[in-house]
Amino acid sequence: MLTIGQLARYVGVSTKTVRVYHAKGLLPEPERDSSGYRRYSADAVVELVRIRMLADAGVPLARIRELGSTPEELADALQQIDAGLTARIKGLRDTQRRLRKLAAGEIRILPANVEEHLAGLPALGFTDRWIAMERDLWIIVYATHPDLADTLFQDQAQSLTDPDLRNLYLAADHAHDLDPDDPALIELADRIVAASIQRYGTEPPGSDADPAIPDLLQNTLNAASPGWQRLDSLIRSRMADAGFTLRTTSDDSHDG
Amino acid sequence: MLTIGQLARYVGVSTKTVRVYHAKGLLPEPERDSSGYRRYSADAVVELVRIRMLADAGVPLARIRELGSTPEELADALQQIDAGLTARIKGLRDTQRRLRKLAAGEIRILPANVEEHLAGLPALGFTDRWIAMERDLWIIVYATHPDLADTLFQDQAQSLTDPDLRNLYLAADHAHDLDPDDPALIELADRIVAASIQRYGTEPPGSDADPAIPDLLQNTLNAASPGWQRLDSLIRSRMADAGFTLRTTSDDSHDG
DNA sequence: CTTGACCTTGCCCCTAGGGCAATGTCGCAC
DNA sequence: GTGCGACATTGCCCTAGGGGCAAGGTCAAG
Repeated sequence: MLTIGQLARYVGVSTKTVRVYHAKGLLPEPERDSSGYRRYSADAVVELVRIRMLADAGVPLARIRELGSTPEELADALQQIDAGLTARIKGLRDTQRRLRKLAAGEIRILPANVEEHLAGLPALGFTDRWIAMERDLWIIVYATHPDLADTLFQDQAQSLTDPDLRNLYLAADHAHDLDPDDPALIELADRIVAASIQRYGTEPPGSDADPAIPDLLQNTLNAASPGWQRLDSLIRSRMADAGFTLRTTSDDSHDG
Repeated sequence: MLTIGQLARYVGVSTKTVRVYHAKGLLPEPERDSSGYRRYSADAVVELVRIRMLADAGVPLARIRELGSTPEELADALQQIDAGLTARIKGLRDTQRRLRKLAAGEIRILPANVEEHLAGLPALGFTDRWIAMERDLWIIVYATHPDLADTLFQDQAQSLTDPDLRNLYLAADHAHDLDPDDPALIELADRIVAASIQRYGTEPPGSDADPAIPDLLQNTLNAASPGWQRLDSLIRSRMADAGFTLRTTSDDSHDG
């Protein structure tokens, strides 16, 4: 008869594995010899090979234990396991495909149409710096307001088809490099506020949802350059004068 | 800015997962707001997506942490991971193939030639009972003496090509159903011992290695029927008389 | 003011075993 | 009979990648 080591070596597992299977009730404890060693018959080999085959297929041991009753439900279970394997193979292939995209730098975090929109911005004259900021902005908008984000994005994308609005955005982009005291910032702020009122009235889309979005924009801009910080400040004061419903958060909880 | 829940939902993981990644140093701890909540920027989303992509590919978290230094060694690592994925897909497909064999009952525990030998026995007139016994026997021989087993098996397979020997084995098979007192058993034992001496002299192959194999045969036979038990007993006493080197184990350590 | 949905940390649980310790046993060599 | 190396026994702690719960703090709404 076989010792635990012989059994384990023949099937290609460790003795520990065999003991674990005993402890979990997968493999019945065999008789012990006079010194307390386990002694296995050939049946144990067959059973252990069966268990290993299923375990290699990723079947949890607890499920393997439940498995062995009637032949038809065993066949059923085997079919399920087979289907699970097929699914896992497909999943791994998908992962591999995505991983290759990651290696190629084509990582996709935003919806495809947003990525396309961002990809089209350089041709319109926007700086990489502005595009990066917009990208971060959309990531956070989609994360915080998945329901509103598409609407907001459609509006934004559509507004760039208007040459006047597009020029305003371009001007805001390049305001990054302006001195905070440059009077051009004042003029730009006036034009932006006027265009906003013309487009939205005093109730911009999403403003009733959460102050996080304008706040976020503010913080992103402020952190980037003194020029943008000044521009943002000017826009806010002018919008408040115009009766815009911008609930400003006054606490320090959104610093960063 | 994002709370941990928003970040987790957007990327499709649990908040616990994000905290684990902080604890393991995979994702830097973000700033806290005034109430101690973590506040994430868009960078964290990008980083978390990257981590999840690698983790989904089965890369251990500890390795993901080491990963991000220079671009060329990152590309190298990605290629290794890709190769690992390919290997795992292949492994799963192999598993699936073996599992289907298991479902079809074509499970392979013994070497292919032994299985073929066993598969040929019914056509020679052996009973299923005998074949099952021989199968168990070979499993244990291959497990306990992988070095000798092939030699022993070749000898056994070759001996069946001799019609006289084959008839002896067939007679032993059918002795299962004989009464222990049947005189045919005595005659059969005599013929078996004579044939053994003619084939091997008094030193059968493997007998110098371990008493386990004849013991095993003995126990298997004895457990099966009174007829076989009597036959075994007769053979042993005659072989001992003939000076056969059968070291009999007298202790009780191989019961079962 | 309460309620429910969040967030915080800390703790134990899981799988499928690996690895170690302390101890007992086997078979071989001296 | 003594020693040695290989093997066996049980029990305990460890791993990765979280899950789930407890006990508490926070936030916005009714």
